[in-house]
Amino acid sequence: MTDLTLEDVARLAGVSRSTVSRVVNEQPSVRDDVRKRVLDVIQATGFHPNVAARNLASQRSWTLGLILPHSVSFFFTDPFYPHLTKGIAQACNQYDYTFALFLVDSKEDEQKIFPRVSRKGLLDGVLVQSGHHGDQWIIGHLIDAKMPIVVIGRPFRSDNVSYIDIDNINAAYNAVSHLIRSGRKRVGTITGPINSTVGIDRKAGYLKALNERNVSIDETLIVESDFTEAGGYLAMKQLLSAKPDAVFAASDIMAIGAMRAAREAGVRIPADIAFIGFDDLPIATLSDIKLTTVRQPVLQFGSKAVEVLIDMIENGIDPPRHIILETELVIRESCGTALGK
Amino acid sequence: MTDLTLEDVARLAGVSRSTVSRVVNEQPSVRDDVRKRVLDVIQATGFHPNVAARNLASQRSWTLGLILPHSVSFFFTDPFYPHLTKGIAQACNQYDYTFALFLVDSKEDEQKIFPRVSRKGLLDGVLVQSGHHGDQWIIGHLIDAKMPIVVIGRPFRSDNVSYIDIDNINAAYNAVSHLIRSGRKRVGTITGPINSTVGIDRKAGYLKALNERNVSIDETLIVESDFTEAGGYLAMKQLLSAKPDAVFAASDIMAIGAMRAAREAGVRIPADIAFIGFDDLPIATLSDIKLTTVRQPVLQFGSKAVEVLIDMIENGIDPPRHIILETELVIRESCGTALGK
DNA sequence: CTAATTCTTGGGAGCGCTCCCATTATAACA
DNA sequence: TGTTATAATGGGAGCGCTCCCAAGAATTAG
Repeated sequence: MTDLTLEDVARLAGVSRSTVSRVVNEQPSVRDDVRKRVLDVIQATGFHPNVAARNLASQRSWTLGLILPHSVSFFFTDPFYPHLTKGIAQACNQYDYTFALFLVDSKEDEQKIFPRVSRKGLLDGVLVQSGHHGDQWIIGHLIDAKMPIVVIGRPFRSDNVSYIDIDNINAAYNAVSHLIRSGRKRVGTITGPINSTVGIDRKAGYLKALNERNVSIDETLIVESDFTEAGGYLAMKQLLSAKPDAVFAASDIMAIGAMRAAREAGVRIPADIAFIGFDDLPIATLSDIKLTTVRQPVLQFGSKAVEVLIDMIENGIDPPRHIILETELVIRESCGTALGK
Repeated sequence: MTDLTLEDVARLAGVSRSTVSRVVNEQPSVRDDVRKRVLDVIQATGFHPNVAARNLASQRSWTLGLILPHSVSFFFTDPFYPHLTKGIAQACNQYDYTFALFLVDSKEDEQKIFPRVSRKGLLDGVLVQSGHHGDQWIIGHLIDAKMPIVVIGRPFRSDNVSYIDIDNINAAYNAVSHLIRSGRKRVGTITGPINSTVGIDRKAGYLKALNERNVSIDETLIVESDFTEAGGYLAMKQLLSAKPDAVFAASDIMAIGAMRAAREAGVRIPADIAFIGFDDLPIATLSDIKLTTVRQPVLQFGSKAVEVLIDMIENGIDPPRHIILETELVIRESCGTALGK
């Protein structure tokens, strides 16, 4: 029960250190009876190989890092991040990797994170949740350092880096098209920050849908916000004066805030204004009026990202992998076209 | 820029490996000019000591683990967990420890987690967010293995384990007392699961407040729930038939759900029914009616827990430390006694 | 100016694994 | 039954640090 080494186990089982190592690492070339003898000793003694020693000798840490740059504030207000984190943690457990989480608190800490995560022997690879201009710095450094890296979301410069994302433009396009098809004439949008790829792309999808149906663009129907509930609320207050009859919000949580503002203004949902959100997190179904929204596979994001990253670690980082997951428009009450209602 | 070792840096600086090690580890006994020479080489080469080698030689991993047992479902629906996680991550950054997250998904995984986290050389200490009967197993094993451990929340057997918690009984007592003092006659409660210390203690505080003011206990005014929004909603539907004029919910998110049920039933808040929640997470201020709630210092939970854990790692695990943080009743609109309203 | 003390520095001996190569046991084949 | 191919095993040489002890340099005291 105390601190045994491979060598101790070897002695107890009457074999060599190497053989025990083979058994522990499930290598085939060990005779069955010998394997059993070793396994019995391991079982009886409760031996666990020392991780630090294995890491040093194998030059691998079996640890994956997730970096959440400056977006910490979002970590709270938007349930997207816990979901993402869970997906990653599950996948790491499954593949027997340790999962290390790095939250970058402030702009200043942004500089400290690179030395931290790039220390040799600490991480085999990193996941970066990104999509903001400011994240380029750390991503660039990581790439230069030849660290296997998978970006979750679309990075600003995407040519030489692997990433996993959804087609935000088309997803938004489909949502807004649905609103127009169902007869809405003045469709507004609450966008994410325009320094983020998500903010840009979802807005682009909105514009594309309008253009394609020859609806003229009214700038007063477009309000930029920040992915928070409070932000959605404020954006909606502003939007109300433009008299929209539908609003596409770039996240569920902003849609929730926007609907709160609409309710306060005495507007009927969906009769007077229809709403569509984005994410399909549990919160979408918890308001009085269930939210129509674009479902993105958040858990899959995490697990897929881990799989890609492990592949890069084991098979080399080139060529960069680009993976696009599917989205789906989930129609509920808030857009006024729910079935059977 | 390539993989340098201490020895390489030593050669470049014209000193010995040991001296470089001293400089890197900020030990005092190095002459200033020598230190500067070494620092310059480190600067110029971008040298980082290899973590795996340091871990093996020092028998320390400088890594802290957070175990979230089976409570994964809560991780999502209750924003408490992301907040807690953030507090811990921040503190780990500050003290230059790596933060590893272990989410236990299912009951079956509960058995796998102990071998994982107790591997030698992986973690210097662990934090366990606990308060459920089922968690005793892993906590007991960790203690037996002499792993430094700090429980966040009150464990069921608390004599020989360090923990950090709030005084749930008194916090609930104060909240319910406030409702009674302000004239409410039929105060109900939505409790957490009664297999959790949090569920038990907050209910005990509710009962204590009633007893102390000679209010007789009406079992129909007490409904057990599960810390989810949906759970709070259902509990409130049940509670409504008991005609309460106030409800103390054991979490903000359950209070939100309960208020939703009340609104649907056409009840005025706070005129007909007052509500008090527990946590004071951002969500408390985002509903139409701002929630009166018991504030607990979630971020501090994390940072304090990390500090205690590091103290145990460096100074020994005995004696067990027990830390109780302060709470505060934050009065807003939902209890009908907000000032200046 | 020498002896005693303190400050710096260097190098050996691990830490507990993995990986490679040499050796021996076993199986396959003629 | 001998020969060759193949499977199974053992042990040496690291991986890149830390820690300890001894030796040398610098400082202080007598």
